[in-house]
Amino acid sequence: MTAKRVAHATSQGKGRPRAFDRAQALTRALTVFWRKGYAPASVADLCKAMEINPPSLYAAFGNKASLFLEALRHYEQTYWEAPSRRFMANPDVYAAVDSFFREAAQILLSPETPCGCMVVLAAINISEEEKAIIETVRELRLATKHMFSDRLRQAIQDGQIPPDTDVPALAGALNTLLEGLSIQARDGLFQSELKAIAAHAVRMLPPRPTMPAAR
Amino acid sequence: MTAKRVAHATSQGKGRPRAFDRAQALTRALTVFWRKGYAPASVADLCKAMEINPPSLYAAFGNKASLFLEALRHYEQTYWEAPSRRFMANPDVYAAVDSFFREAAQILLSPETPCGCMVVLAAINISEEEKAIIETVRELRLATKHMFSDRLRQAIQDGQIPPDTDVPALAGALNTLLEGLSIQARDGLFQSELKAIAAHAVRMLPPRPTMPAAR
DNA sequence: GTATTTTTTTAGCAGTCAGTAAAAAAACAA
DNA sequence: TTGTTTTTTTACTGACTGCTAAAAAAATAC
Repeated sequence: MTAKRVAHATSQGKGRPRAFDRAQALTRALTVFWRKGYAPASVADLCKAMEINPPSLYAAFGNKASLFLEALRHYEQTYWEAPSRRFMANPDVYAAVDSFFREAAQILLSPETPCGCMVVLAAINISEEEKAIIETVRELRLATKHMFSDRLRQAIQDGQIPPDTDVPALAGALNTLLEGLSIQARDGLFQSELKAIAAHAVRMLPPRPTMPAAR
Repeated sequence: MTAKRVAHATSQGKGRPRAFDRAQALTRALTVFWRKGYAPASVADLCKAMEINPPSLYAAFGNKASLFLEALRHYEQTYWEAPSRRFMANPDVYAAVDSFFREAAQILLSPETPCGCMVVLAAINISEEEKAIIETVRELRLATKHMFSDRLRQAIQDGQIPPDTDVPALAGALNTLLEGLSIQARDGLFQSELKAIAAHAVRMLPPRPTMPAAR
């Protein structure tokens, strides 16, 4: 019944067992990439935070770029999946936008990593050779815009906003404001300031039809 | 009447004359920094574009950081001074915002450098040691927000928007949208798409009071 | 002309980068 | 025990980074 090392899920077969928790190491790498961005996060920085040596990093994650991409996937799932689902599920488009931007402001200034969105910021000013990373973050940003578009089309179907609404432009504007929030977060705005800005997202929607005054 | 080299303004005194046009070299450095960002623009890249060798660069501009700061000042003056003045001078705040964002979209996708705003993007993900650069771009971004605030307060005085308008938040929102546009520009949006988004800036202002129907 | 000053080119510095070769160590299989 | 497999640690690689020493070149001053 020798316990040995139970560190993680599958106690593998032969060979020396991995001495570190891969998931924990990935989370720590995520934090470094999130705070510093892709390029300034050196392999030495990452190794220090992950408490492993370079060969272990390369054996477990391939290279710096693929470690980043895996951290990025983890980031998306951990922080944005639930808010996105709530956004799409909220039956009132005004409330949906308002809640989503409120939640976003909270994520962008989350106490442990108050440094904006990793998708928006981490791969800016990266070497042009890192095409995989550039394209991946670009597509994730595009996906958010498409999410806005989908929800706005639903709102048209629900009769909440006019059918002649310019959906691509409005979705683009919401996406632009959301991405701009990351720069505000990095510039050191307070949570309260960020939320006051985020509250303006809903104002870009067509005005809610006012009840014709009953008389 | 030997002409020799008239390259630039002041034909200096003693010593071997500079063989390159300092202003032109600065402009070329600006282009490199604008397109690639501060960190990925290597001194070798800059020298190649400026058509000089490193010692000439260091003699004329100090070092990479001060070259960037000088290029940044030149960028501000060249591209943003006039639009900002027009923005402040436009007597109608709605027209002012609309025009400014339209002009901004044009600058961010200007044919020679269609890569967003240098103030917003060039110094993101920079080494934390470059405090002078980080602080300078931060303050330039802040200055734009203050410009929005000033113009909005004027609009209140002019009775164009309600006196209870949350000026800091609205100025922050405009600033956030403006900065977000840079990321859109870098993501490859067309001029038309960028302008359609920019047109939503004015929608964040309090709604223009509708003429009470004369009856 | 010669001396002085400044910029030029050439070559290379020390430091950091991402990534790896080699060997020791720790598990299992027989 | 002995062999096999995989991960560990240690030390290091070549390439690139910002930057500069040294000497040649081109101007003026006398």
